[in-house]
This record gives sequence, structure tokens and C-alpha cells, in this order.
Amino acid sequence: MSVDLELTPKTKRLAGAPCCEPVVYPDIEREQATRMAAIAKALGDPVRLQMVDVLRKHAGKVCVCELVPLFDLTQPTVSHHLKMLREAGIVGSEREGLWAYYYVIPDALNELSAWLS
Amino acid sequence: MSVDLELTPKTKRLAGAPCCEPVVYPDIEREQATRMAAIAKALGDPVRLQMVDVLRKHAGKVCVCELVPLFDLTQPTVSHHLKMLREAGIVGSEREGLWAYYYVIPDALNELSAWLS
DNA sequence: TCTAAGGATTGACAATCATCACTTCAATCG
DNA sequence: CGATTGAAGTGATGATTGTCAATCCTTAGA
Repeated sequence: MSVDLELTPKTKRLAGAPCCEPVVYPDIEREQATRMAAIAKALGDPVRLQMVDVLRKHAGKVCVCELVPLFDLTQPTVSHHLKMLREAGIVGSEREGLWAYYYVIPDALNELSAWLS
Repeated sequence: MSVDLELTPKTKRLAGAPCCEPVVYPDIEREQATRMAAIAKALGDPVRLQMVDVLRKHAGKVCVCELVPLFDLTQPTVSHHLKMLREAGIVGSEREGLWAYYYVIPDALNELSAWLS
């Protein structure tokens, strides 16, 4: 990417002299980091990560009522986690009559995935 | 993986009948999910994600004193974030005289990276 | 030995989070 | 319509987090 910091090699130096060359940080990265960190944060809970895992393995939509018994949590708590995933843009939901179905948004994890590898 | 839940297709059903087939959750996944979620959680802050980014781009060790001016944070706060990354097993550190150098642990992100793609 | 510098630790504080019991809402069935 | 059901919303609460100021520790220069 556009960052290419000149890291000054450490050498013995005079007392009183500043430790390092000040390094400018490019704000461009910052936005990308914020985006990816938001995704990572949403995945930073075992329950939510498992939810995404289940949803991904099922390639279709999964009913909330099938998700709830998978976890040792109350329905409102499951709903809360799904909301966080929704707000992070990782999953989407659809209502169908009495039931709500969740599914993984295909490209939501791409940016983070690419950065990681 | 070993999970292959039988998701019962939703159909209209009698009132009073349970909504879904109960689904058993394999505990095997749980440990992996916990491990990966811990990594994701550590990356779930823009500052830490950028730190890892900088460290990765420099393939060698980077001095803390060079990291500090990159972020608009005090030195203790930077130290705190580095500690979290260390505890997550994402980075390691070495002391060399007065300076502390941090580096990314090569395979730390592999599991999460593989799961994401 | 005294002093300064890099870095970690501690304590404090506001903000966020995970969870639950309770409630509300919307849709379906009888 | 009235009752029921799946799911979301609402406090409330205890735990965790991000941040800073102040302190401590270790190493190195004078």
C-alpha cells in the first residue's frame, strides 16, 4: 500500500537527543484500518464467529429460531448478536411472515480476508 | 468441517408445536471459534490493526519509539495496545538495551485467514 | 554515582459490551 | 376477535476496554 515508513536504524545516541525520526502517518490507511477493524471487532466474539460460520456453511438463509438452540443463550441475546453482525455489514436479514432469516453478505469479509493473507 | 446441521425447512405449523428441530452443536468448533475470535478481537481496534500492518510491512523488528509517533496516543497507551497484541499471540517483542522491538509472529494469523477465505 | 531516557505498570474514568428478565410488536391460527 | 408465537426492543447490571497522568524499572551516558 502507500505506507512505506523510513524506520531509522537504532544507534547509540547522545543523551538529550530525540529517540527517533518523527514519522508521518498517512491518513489514507486510517479509513481502511477503521473499516477492517470494525469487521474484526464484530467477529471478535466466539458466539458471533460461530454464527457467521453456521450461516456461511448453509449458503442459504437460516431462521433465527434454528440459531437460538445452537447457543446457550436467550433469544434476545442471540438477537442482539445478530444485530451487531448486521450493523457491521456482515450479515443481512429478511422477514418472511413470522420468521426472520439471516444470511452472510457475500463480499463483506473480502477486504479483511485479503489484508490477512 | 464437521458441522452439517439439518436445517428444517420452515413450514406452517400448528400453534403449540415447537418451532424448530433442536440442533446439536458440536463442541469441537467451539474451541477453534474461541481461538479465532480472540485473534479477531485483538485486531478489532483500528490502532492495533494499523500496528500489525506497520509491523508486517517491515518484516523485521520495529522499535516502540518509532511506533509511538505514528499514532496520536501517549506512550503508555501504545504500550497497552502492544501488550494486547502480545497476549493474543500476534506479535512478539525483544529487548535490546534501552529499546524494545516488536515483530509479527509469522503464523499467528493463519487460522483466521484460512477460515475467512 | 547521578541523571536522563525508553518502556512497562498502575490507577482512574468514561464508554462500550454481553447477558438476562421483561416487555413490545407483528403475524398467524382458532 | 383473542390467543399464541417468533423476533426485536428496553432497561439494568457486571465486566471489559481505551485512554491518560503519574509512577516505576532498567539501561546507558556523563
